[in-house]
Parts: sequence; structure tokens; C-alpha cells
Amino acid sequence: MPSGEEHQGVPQQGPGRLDLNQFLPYRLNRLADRISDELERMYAQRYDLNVAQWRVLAWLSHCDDLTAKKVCTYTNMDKARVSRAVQALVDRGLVTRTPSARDQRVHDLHLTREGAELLSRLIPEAQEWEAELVATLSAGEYRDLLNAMGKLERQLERIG
Amino acid sequence: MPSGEEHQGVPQQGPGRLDLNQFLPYRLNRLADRISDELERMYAQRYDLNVAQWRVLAWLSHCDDLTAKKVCTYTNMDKARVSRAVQALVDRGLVTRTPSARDQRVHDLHLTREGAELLSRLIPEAQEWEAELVATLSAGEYRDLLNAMGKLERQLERIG
DNA sequence: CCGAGGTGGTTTCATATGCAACTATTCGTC
DNA sequence: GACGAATAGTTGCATATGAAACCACCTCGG
Repeated sequence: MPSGEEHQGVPQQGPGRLDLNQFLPYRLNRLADRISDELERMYAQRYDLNVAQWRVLAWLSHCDDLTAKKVCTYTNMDKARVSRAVQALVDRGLVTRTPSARDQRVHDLHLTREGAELLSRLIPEAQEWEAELVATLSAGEYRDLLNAMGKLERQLERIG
Repeated sequence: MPSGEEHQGVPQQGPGRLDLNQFLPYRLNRLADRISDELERMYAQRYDLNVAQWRVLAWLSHCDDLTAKKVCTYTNMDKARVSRAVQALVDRGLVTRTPSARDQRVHDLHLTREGAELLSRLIPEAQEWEAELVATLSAGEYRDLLNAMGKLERQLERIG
């Protein structure tokens, strides 16, 4: 973060200038990127999962029956990306993909035993890390933060 | 967002399961991604700028003299990415890049007149859009949000 | 001075991603 | 039922990105 002492070229204000530190999209992106980088390093190095794969797994821990389509809508990822992530997870034996009895187009996704075991190790680690991250926020601040983010998401739907 | 009515496979709770909607990294990423997508569409379609280029320009509007290195540290972008973004901006005549008199390794970056003009159109649009985005937050909520994000960033530095 | 190591920046290469075309299946309408 | 439109998912292709190699250039110790 560009904390004051770092730049000689002092930040300028005024018309035609943008104070990025007050610009929410910038701040949000920077924060999300850094958090994402940390987490990514964590499960990439320890479990050899990329972000897309992790998201699929996390949703599988969250909802029992999923399809690629659902993952797409939940995670906002491109369907090709989801398809490849699922493929990799199937190849590693963490997930099964079986054509649905009802509709042969869709494939039901399920965790295998190994997938569930991996998650049972990974999830507590992730939660522990998150707890450390938010340790400086009071319970109220944390609630307000999630709350404000929820409002922003709803507003995005509206103005999108 | 996976609002309740969307899934038949109702979200499950319990040990070994992760409620993504309460998991800050996930929420933050989803929100930041969506905002980023919107903004990206805005200045990609209208001004033919990608995110990296936009960030360089925004920092140039913010600080008068920059170098690629500074942009890297401020924005957390890879130096190759910055290098290419700057190159594109120079090619388009929005930015000048001149070897520094003091140290021939570093290149001073400056906005050209056209670059400044483009920004003077782009920045108000971005601010207007941001204003619409945060319209549902009270001034206090907005302040608290930035505040909480600041705390999280500082905490990240600590535990990174 | 001179050479080793550090630094700013560019380029090369492998990979991840998004878009678009494509396949297979289902649905709606006649 | 049968054909055209829609939908789930995969694949091919072009591009954006990050890591690492690389190229000046600077600097510091002798």
C-alpha cells in the first residue's frame, strides 16, 4: 500500500485527479487481490489446487448436489473454466461426475471420500486463517462489513 | 449471488462444511470481481483501456512523477504487466516515458496532454459510477467500510 | 578505478482464461 | 411425433498474465 512516506511525488488532489485511496473499486480490488493471493498460495502449495478448483470444492462442501451450471452461476466463473476445474478434480479422484438420470445433458457432481477428506483438512485451515485476518475487527465491525458488502452487491444487481 | 431460492440442494452446515457466504475472502472476491467487471467494461468499451492501463493512468493522475517500479509497488501488479501497460499507453500517445537524468535505469512517466484529457473525461465517469454504487450506504457506513478495509490490509501485512 | 552484486525494466516462455464454435440432449410447438 | 430453439457442457483458439531469464546501469568494497 502506498503509505505516505513512500512517495516523493506527493499525491495531488484536484479536478481531473483521482484519489485512489478513496476510490472504493480500487481499494476493494487491492484488498481482495491480496487476500486471494495469500489463500491461493496456501492451497496451491499445500494441496495443489488452483482458485477455480478450490471454488468448486468449496461449493461441493456447501451444497450436496451440484452441476457445472450451478457452479457457474454461484461463482460467476466462465463455464469453460468450471469445466476444466471439474475435469482436473475428477482426474485427481476428488470429485465424481455422472450424467443425471433426469437430464442427460447435466452431470451431477459429488465429492468422493478423498475429496471430503481433503476438504476436512483444508477448510479448518482456511477458517483459521480467516479468523486471524479479521482478528482486528470487533464482532460488530465484522457484521457491518459483511452487511455493507451485501448492500453493495444488491446495488450492483440494480445498476449493472 | 446464490440467493436461497436458487438451489434445490439446500446449503448444508456442519463440520467439514464451509458456508461461503460467511467466508470473508470469498465474499470480498466476489464483490471485487463484479465491480471490476463493470468498471472494466466501462473503460474497455469506451476508451479501449484494460485494467492495468487504467491503473497506471489513475496513478499518474494521482502522483506527478512515477516510475514503473512505483506503479508496481502501489498497485501490486507484476512488473511485466506494468511494463506492457506502459508500453501500450506510450504507443497510444497518452504517456511519455523518458530515461531519468539521475539514473539511466529508471524511466520517468508522465501524462501527455491527450492522456490528461482522456482522464479528465474518464475520472468523472468513474466517480459518478462509484457514487451510484455506494448510494445505498450512509456516509457513516461508507466510512466504516473503508476503515474496516484499512484494518484488514494492515492485518494482512502483519500475518502475510 | 574495477569487478561483484543489486536494481529498474524488458522479453521470452508456459500457463490460465474467456470467447466462440461445436456436440449432445431436451423442450416447445405444430 | 418432428423440427427448430434453447441449454449443459467441452474444445479450439487467441490473448493476458506471471515467473524467470535477461539486459543495461548503478553502487559499493577493495
